[in-house]
Amino acid sequence: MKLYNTLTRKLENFRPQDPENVKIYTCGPTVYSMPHIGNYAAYVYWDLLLRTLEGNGWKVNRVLNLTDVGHLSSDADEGEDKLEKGARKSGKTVWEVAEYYSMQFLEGYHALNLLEPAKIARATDYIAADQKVVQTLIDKGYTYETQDGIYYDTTKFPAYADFAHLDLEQLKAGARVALSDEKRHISDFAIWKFIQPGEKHAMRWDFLGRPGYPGWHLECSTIIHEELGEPIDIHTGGIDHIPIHHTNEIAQSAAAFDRQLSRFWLHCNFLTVAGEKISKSLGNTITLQDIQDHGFSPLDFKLWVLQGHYQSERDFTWENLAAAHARRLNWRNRIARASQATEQNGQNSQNSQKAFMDKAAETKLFAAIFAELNQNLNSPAAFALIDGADLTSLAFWQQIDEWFGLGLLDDSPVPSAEVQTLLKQREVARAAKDYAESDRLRDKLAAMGFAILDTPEGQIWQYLK
RNA sequence: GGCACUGUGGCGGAGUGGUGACGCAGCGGUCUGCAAAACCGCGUACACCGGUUCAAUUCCGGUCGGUGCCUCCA
Repeated sequence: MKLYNTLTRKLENFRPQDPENVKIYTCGPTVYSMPHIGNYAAYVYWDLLLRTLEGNGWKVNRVLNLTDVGHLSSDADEGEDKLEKGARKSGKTVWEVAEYYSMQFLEGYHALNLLEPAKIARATDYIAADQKVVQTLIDKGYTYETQDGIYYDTTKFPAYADFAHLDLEQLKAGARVALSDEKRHISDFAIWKFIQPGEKHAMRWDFLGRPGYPGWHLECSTIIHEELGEPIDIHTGGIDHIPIHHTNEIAQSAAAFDRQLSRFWLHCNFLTVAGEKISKSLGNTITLQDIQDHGFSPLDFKLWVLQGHYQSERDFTWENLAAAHARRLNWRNRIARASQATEQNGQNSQNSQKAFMDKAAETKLFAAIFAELNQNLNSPAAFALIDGADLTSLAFWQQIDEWFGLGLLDDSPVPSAEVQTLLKQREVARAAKDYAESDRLRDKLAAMGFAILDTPEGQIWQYLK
């Protein structure tokens, strides 16, 4: 299996350290607002990663974190912690806000048919462990204290700039945030924040004799240490995390535990909506609910995501989603044909017109599709192979569902008894050349979501949506 | 200012140093009571300028454009 490793900026052959298990950590969302499609795109890509790893026969041990501690406490967003802000707006406590959006996030997660992580780790469950890491870093001399927190001194970690290819001098020149009097270097970051007198911050823990809360980057290092142990095999995240968050994670873990944090780093690119960055201020955040309100399935969105490559920028438009929907409908109708052919073959095995693709060819096709996934998760190329196939068996689609989690079989139910009866009646009417009746029944079935097609081999049905 | 990503036909989107992946949309045909589906056929796409090469969309250099990050963010 080949994966693009941000660490080396190369396509590398992947193998887990333990020949049977893969340790993965995925940076999860900050649960302070409704998750949007940009957030979910990342988890769709990582879902494909997990399914491909499993397809290779490895057992995947994956931890996903939920950042349920708000962190921003300066400038930009009105100087308010995002969770605190959400709480103030909704009249709920920060804990309730975190819980509510965690649930929202997980609900969407299920709607997208994404594999459950082995462990979902909430940042607030790791405060004591965070404090231990902070103490270790203090003891090892990697930190300095200011009046607002404990800072990591990035000059103590010489490899700091390596991961993201940072140019610290240039960074300083164009930085948007002024260096505070107490922060010594532009790249230094807080690993623990003190709550200032008068500052409202409901989430607080006593440490070093004062109330405070962990710095944002810390939780990932801590959770990985507690749940998986360094080095893990793969660390995933969004491309935006490379220069700051992941760089800081690496620095913390290396300093605290003297071990490499992760062997592989995978980063997915961003989504734009109609050419623009997704942001609240532009008012272009689209949620899974919006997608359903437009008459699409979350799984249409999933297919749309997988039509592109995780390292490419993607632009979401409703027109593009409609194209993905059409493709998914076509696949479901191929399943409909396969199940009807299976049924007919059962009744009349001589019916050669219903011939499926031969078994050997199908096996070969499986291998070719999976080979694309093993080539740095090239799902678009895999999809092209699926499109090009002839009449494939139901077992084929089962395998496709396993690899992509598109719920194709689940969304392709056999028609109800009522529909079956109408189908039969329509077939009889048409055979008797009673076109008025057969057209009436065809319209009726259309209203119920089924299309009737008269093929040279007889009447068949398809899904209309 | 720095770093990263990126520029393929109407819309998307793979890939490759030398026969125009694939999806959606469109056009024509076969079939058909009608319709639809299916099948067959149809588009002279690789930002621009140089270079390397027998041959470049594919490699190298430059130009121009787009996007993201550098404050939390997938």
